[in-house]
Amino acid sequence: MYNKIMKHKTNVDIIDVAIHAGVSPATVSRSFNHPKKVLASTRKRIEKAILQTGYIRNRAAQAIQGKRSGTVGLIVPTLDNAIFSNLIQAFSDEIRKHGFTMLVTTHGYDLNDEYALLRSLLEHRVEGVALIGHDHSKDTYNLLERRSVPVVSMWSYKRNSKISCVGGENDQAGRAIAKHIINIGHSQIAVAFPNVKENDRARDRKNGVLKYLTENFIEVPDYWQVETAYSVQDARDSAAKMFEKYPCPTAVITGNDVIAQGFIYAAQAKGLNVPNDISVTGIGDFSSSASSFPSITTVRMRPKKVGTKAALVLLDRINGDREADPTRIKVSVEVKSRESTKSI
Amino acid sequence: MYNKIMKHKTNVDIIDVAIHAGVSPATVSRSFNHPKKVLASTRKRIEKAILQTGYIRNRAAQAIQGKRSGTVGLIVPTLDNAIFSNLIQAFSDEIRKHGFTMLVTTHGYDLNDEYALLRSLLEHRVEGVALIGHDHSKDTYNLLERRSVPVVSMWSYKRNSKISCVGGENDQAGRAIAKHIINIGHSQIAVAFPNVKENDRARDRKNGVLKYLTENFIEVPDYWQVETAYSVQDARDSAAKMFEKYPCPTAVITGNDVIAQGFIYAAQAKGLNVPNDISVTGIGDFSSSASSFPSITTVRMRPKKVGTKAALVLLDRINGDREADPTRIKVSVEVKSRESTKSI
DNA sequence: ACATTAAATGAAAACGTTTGCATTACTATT
DNA sequence: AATAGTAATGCAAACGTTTTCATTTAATGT
Repeated sequence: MYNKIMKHKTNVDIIDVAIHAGVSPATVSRSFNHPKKVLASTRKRIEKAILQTGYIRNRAAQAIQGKRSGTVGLIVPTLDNAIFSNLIQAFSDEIRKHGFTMLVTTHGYDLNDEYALLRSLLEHRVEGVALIGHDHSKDTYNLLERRSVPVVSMWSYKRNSKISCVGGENDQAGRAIAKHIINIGHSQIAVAFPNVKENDRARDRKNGVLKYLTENFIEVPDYWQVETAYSVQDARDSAAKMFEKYPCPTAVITGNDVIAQGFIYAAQAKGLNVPNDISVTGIGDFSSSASSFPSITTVRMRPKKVGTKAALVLLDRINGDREADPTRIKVSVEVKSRESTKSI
Repeated sequence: MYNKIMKHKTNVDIIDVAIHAGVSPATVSRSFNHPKKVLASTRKRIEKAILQTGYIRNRAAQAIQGKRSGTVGLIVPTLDNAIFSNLIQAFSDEIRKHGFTMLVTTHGYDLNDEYALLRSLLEHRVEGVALIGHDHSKDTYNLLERRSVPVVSMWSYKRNSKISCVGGENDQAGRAIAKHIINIGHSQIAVAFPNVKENDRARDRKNGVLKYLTENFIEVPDYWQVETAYSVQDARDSAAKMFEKYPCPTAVITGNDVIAQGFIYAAQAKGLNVPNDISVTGIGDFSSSASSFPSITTVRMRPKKVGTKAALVLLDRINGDREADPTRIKVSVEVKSRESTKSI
C-alpha cells in the first residue's frame, strides 16, 4: 500500500487523495484519465476521497507531461460588438462540450499584435488555435507551421488556404447581395465597407460587390464609396455625412450588418424611410438582424454553424487526425431578403 | 559553464536555450522573471538564443511551481449578445496590459453550471476569477473561500458583499429611471424584465422600479408586467403580444437596453412612433444605445469603467494585497435622457 | 484445486520550469 | 594590492502530475 509522510500543505494534491483512498497516486491519475482502467469500486473510493479532501486537479502539472493542457486558444479582432459574438459562443459551447477550456484574446485588427497573442497562447500550451480569416502576418503563419499547432481559420472559405478553414466565400457573398440588389431594380447604389487592409473578409466582400456591379455596368462614384469602422456609431456618422453632402442613392450595400444598422439609423434620423426611400443591405446575418425593424436584408453566413464546425475540425486535429490537413469546409451563403430592401 | 548531453527533441526547452547562450537554465529563467537580476549583456545573449532556437516558454511548467500561471478566469452568463461585450472587452484589455491571459467561460444563466466552470478554471490554476453579480451557488462561494482565490464580482455594487465587487447599484438604477419617467409626466407605465431568478442584477433593478412606482402611487397591472429573455427577438415578441392584447401604456421601463431595443422595434413595427406614441427606456447604456434611432434613454452603468476597475481590483488581490478584501467600488449610475422618451 | 492469462495496481522516472543556497566574478575601499 | 562587500551565476531540489514497466490480484479453463 502506498505510503508517505504527511506534510503540512495548504493545497491538497493527488498524493493526499491517494493516501486518503488507500491507493497509489498512479491509480488516482488513471481514474481521471483512463477511468475504465481502474476498478469501479476503487474509483468510488477515490471519488469519495476527492470530495473529502476538496482536491482540484492541477492541469498545469498535467500539461507539463507534454500532453493535454485541456485548453484551446481563440484570437479574434474584437469582443466589443455583435460581429463575432454568435460565432464565439457557438465555438465556445462546442469545445467545452469536449472538455476544453477556451483562452480568448483580442487584437483590435492589429496583426502584429495578433502574433504576440499567438505566442502567449502557445506559452500556455493550448492544444489548438482558432483564428479569424486568412490575413495574418508572415510571422504568425511561420510560427503556426513551425510548431505544427492544430489550427483552424474561421469565417471565410479559401480554396487554397494553407490552414484548415470553415466559412463562407466572402466574395460570393458580395456578389450575391449585389446581384440581389440589381435584380430588384436598383442602379443608384452606394457601398460602405470598413478599411480592408489586413482584413480579407471585408476585402473579399467589397471586391465581390464592386466587381459584380462593374460587370453589370453600374458605376459607383467615389462619393458613394464610404469607408467606415465596424461600429454602429461610426457607420451612422459616415452615413449621415454622405446623406448630407451627396445625392441619395436608392440602395446601399454595406460590408456587414452592424454597418447596415448604422446606415438604417442614419436614414431614419434623416427622415428617410427604409426601404421605401432607400434600401440597405448587410452581410453576416447576426442574430439581431432578423429582429430589428426594419429587419435587415443580408447574406447569411451562419456564424453559429461556422463556430461549431470549426470547433469540430480543430478537435479532430487535436485528437491526432493530422492527415486531412488542411480541411476546408465551405459554408453556403445565401441572401436573406427582409424588410430593409424593396424593389423599384 | 553549464553542460548537458544534447538530446534530440522536437520542442526546444529552457535548457536548449541555456546551452545556446552558454549559461545555465537558472539564468535563462531569471532573465524572464527577474530581468534586473541578470547582466544586461547576458540577457542580450539569451534573447538571441531564444530567437535562434525559436523557444517559447512553457507556462504550465511555470505554473507548477505553485506560482504564476499568468491567467485569470472570467465567468459570464453569455457572450452571445451585446450585454456583456463592452464589459468583457474592457476587462480583457486591462488584464492583458498586465501580462495576463484570460480564460473565458459561459454558463447560460445556470448557476450550477457556473460552479462546474469555476472548478475547471481552478484546475487551470487561474490566479484570479471574475464573476458577474452576486447570485452564485453556495458551492461556488464555499469553493472560492476555501481556496482563497482572488475574486471580483462585476456589474453590481453590494454594500455588504462577501467578495470584492465593482459596479453600480442596480436598485438605484431602477429607481432613477422610474423617477425620470414619472418626472416627465408618465403614469401609464409598463415594465419588462427577464426572469429574475438567479439574477440579482435584474432583480434589483426590477425591485427598484416597482418600489419607486408604488411609493408614488402608480400601479402596474399584471398585463403590463412583461417577462422576457435577454434577446432582441424575445423582447420584440413579448412586446408585440402586449401591444396586441392590451391597452398601450405611455411608457415602458425595461430591464436593459437589449430589451428596450426589442420594444422599440415592436412599437415601430406596430406603427407606433417612439417616443411620440410611447416612451421606452433601458438600463445599461451599451455602446450602441446612443447610436440607434431613436437613441435610447437609459441608465448609464459604465460597463467599460466597471471592466477596467474590476480588473485592477483583481490584479491588486493577485499581487498580494489581500488585506483590503473585500474592496467594494461603487460606480455611479446616471440617467441618460435621449430620444426614446418624451414628456407628456 | 492448479496453471494460464488478463486485469488492476504500484514504483519510479520523467515532464520543464523556478528558486534557495552556494559559489564565483566583479567593484569599491583602504 | 589586498579585502570586504555586492552582483551575477550555477547547482540541485522541488513543483504535481502521467506513464512505462513490473508486480500483484482476480478470472478463466481444465
